[in-house]
Amino acid sequence: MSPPEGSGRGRPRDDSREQAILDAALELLVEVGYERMSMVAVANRARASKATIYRRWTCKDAMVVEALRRRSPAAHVPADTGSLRDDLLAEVRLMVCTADGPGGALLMGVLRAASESPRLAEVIQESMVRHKSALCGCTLQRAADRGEVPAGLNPVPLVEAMLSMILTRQMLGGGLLDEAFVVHVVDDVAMPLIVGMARRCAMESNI
Amino acid sequence: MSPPEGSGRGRPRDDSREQAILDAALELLVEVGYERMSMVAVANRARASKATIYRRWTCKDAMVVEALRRRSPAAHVPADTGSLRDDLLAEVRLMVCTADGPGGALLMGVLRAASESPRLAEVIQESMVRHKSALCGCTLQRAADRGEVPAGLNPVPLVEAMLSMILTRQMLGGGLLDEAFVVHVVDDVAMPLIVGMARRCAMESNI
Amino acid sequence: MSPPEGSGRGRPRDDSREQAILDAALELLVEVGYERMSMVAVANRARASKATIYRRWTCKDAMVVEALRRRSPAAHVPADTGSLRDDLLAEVRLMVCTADGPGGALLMGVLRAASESPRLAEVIQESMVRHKSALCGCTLQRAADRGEVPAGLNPVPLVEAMLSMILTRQMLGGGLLDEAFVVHVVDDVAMPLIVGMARRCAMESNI
Amino acid sequence: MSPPEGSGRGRPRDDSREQAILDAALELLVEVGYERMSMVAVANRARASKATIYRRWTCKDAMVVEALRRRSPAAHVPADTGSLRDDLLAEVRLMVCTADGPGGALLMGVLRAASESPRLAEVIQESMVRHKSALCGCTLQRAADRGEVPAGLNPVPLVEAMLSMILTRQMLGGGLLDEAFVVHVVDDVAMPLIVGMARRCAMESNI
DNA sequence: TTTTAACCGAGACGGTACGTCACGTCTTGTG
DNA sequence: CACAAGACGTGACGTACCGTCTCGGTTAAAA
Repeated sequence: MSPPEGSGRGRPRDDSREQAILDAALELLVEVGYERMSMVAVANRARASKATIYRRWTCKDAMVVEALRRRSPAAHVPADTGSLRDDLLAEVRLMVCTADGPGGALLMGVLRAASESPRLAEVIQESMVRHKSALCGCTLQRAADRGEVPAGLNPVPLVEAMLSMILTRQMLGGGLLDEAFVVHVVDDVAMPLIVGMARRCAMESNI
Repeated sequence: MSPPEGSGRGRPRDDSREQAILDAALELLVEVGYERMSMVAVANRARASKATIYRRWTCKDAMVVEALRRRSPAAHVPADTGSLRDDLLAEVRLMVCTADGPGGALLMGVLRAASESPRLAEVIQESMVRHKSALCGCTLQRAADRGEVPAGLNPVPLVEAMLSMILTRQMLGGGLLDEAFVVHVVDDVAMPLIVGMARRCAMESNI
Repeated sequence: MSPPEGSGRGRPRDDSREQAILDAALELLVEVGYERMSMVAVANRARASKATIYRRWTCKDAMVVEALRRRSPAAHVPADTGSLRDDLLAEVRLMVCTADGPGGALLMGVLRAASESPRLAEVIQESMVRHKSALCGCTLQRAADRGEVPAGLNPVPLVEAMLSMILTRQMLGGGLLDEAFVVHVVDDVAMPLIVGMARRCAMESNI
Repeated sequence: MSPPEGSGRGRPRDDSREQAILDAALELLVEVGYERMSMVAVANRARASKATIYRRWTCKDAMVVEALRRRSPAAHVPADTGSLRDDLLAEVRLMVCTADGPGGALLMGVLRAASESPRLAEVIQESMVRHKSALCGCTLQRAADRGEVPAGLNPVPLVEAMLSMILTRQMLGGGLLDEAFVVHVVDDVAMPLIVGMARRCAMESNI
């Protein structure tokens, strides 16, 4: 769908339309959530037309997928406090901000639709887990350099665990996303998980 | 909404209608998901009328909330294998079945709507976390009786962590809900979490 | 329907309910018209219940029929001015008042339903044409006594013609129900009609 | 409502849809009457959607108004028998057929709603009185050419009187729409009315 | 330069679900 | 039994959104 045709004839697509539409979609996603965001509203805000949208994406889901994928996750640099625990605390605080702040509405609004739309789920999985894994991989690497943990630990399970805790807490609303929760995630889940992985790693390398 | 007025005058509501409607709603929720379940379909399946539904609940969400709240979670007895780890493995396997099996469609279909409907979120929180907490509390109690852990450990964080892992994995689809995952949840998250809580408990009691 | 049973067993019907219901129906008929008058509204205003209404009348139409039939048409005495034309002018002015005033809303609201409900049509026919015929018969009688017209003229065609003009003008809204129209009805329709009937009457008696 | 906006942008409305909808509406109006005609039924029969209907008309009434306005009244040529009375007899017979035949159901069904909907009343007034006036004006013109009546008589009061008689007789059902009634209308109402108008006309011209 | 084909905004279109309301019937408890 | 209250099934109403389609007009590459 995205690239229209092999032949280059005719008027080429205006890429600025694409960006305007996705921007409008993200805004509305944040403001009103996935369900209450209508395609007409997106078109109007982008000063575009529905046809221009549906020429690019087959359906609402696909458009939202693209909107989320495009959103550059503000590639921040992981904190470097000198201790693994403090680095993780910083990282979890950041995740909480992302999930709890204005962008959180977006996140939650989209998570709603994720379970029925595999593509949507996939893109969120990618844009969140993968991105965070890179960051945490960096953090773990530094900790390994300091000798806190063995080198080469897989950051994915760690990220998955932390993210799970935050997202579920947010979606089910069973508690606050406060500092106590951040500490709980790091001290009771993340750190023990790392320790466990480290031990297993050590055992394997001993063999 | 549910109890209309103070006095008991007029024809009383037929509780069987209520049950028929909620049953129909649950069935359709499982079959087609939250969005694709129409109120007319619910009414037809329950041999009821839309008016009868809307007399009880203000909107679709509210009806689904009630449907889920009513659903008795098949109060099963927690496994008793003689070891905490094995008990937890059994428990997690069961959670995975719930989330992955036919009822999982329901669960996921509803989780979609949960983030925008606080009541929905609340009822899920309650019907899942609270229920599982009771079971895990029982499991922990037995483990305490065997001397594996101190008595009086709070099961809620444990349940929340395990549930988070499973739900997120399911919703974001970033992996399979297989036996390896079950072991991962228990060995890398649940057990270390318990150990941590036990240690903290011991420290506090020492003071 | 109206008389419930031959046996006089059980609690007898409360005739005051009947009157209260019909009164409420008439009021609402005037206020909002036939369509927008709901049975619940009638019941509430009469401090009655729908069951009490439907125990007496099979449907909305039947109740309205009864309401209109009961309404005593304020049996007024026809004017006696000493001239047939002036008597008719007075009579038509009265009809116009009835059709144009507050009661006119009732009349029109009900005429709407009359065409599809034979009973409704019949009762209106009766309560209007018959009643007016009695009055006009009286007027014609006095004119005959004065020698203006032959005795024994049938008042029904006269009433039908005058009523037709007024009702149609009112319903179709193609003009005002003003004094000029009253004169038009009497001078251009009613009087010529009487003259014609008188002539035919004379010819027949000559034979 | 009909012309949506000033500029002609966007996909133009498909006039064939308009016609199909109005045709369907007329058919159903005849078949089941105004009340029992549902908008969904109209949409289905017209192979249209409710949105397409409501995009053009704000409500059921407005659509019916348009349907009736559009209905070309089968512009028939007034009879030319050589005598005014016979011409009028033919005309009244035709009116009776219109009101009594299958189209009469439509007429009556709509007249029901006319009294509460000013627009509906207006359009009927227009489509009936005006149309008939044109025909009767033609008839009167020929009669004037033959010297039966003065030239320039206003046909509207004549039509109004004849139409009133027929419609009221039909709606209130107080008698049959038979040949005797036709003769009654012409001989006892229409002809005397013309004579009266002619006399007045003559008096005025004498002055 | 002219042709040509795809682009674009606007919005009509068929379909489908929503939540409201009225009708006429049924089912309570109280006299 | 009558009565008040009101729940019940049925079905129409008017609204909103989705994804498709059809206009008139624009724009760049191909001929």
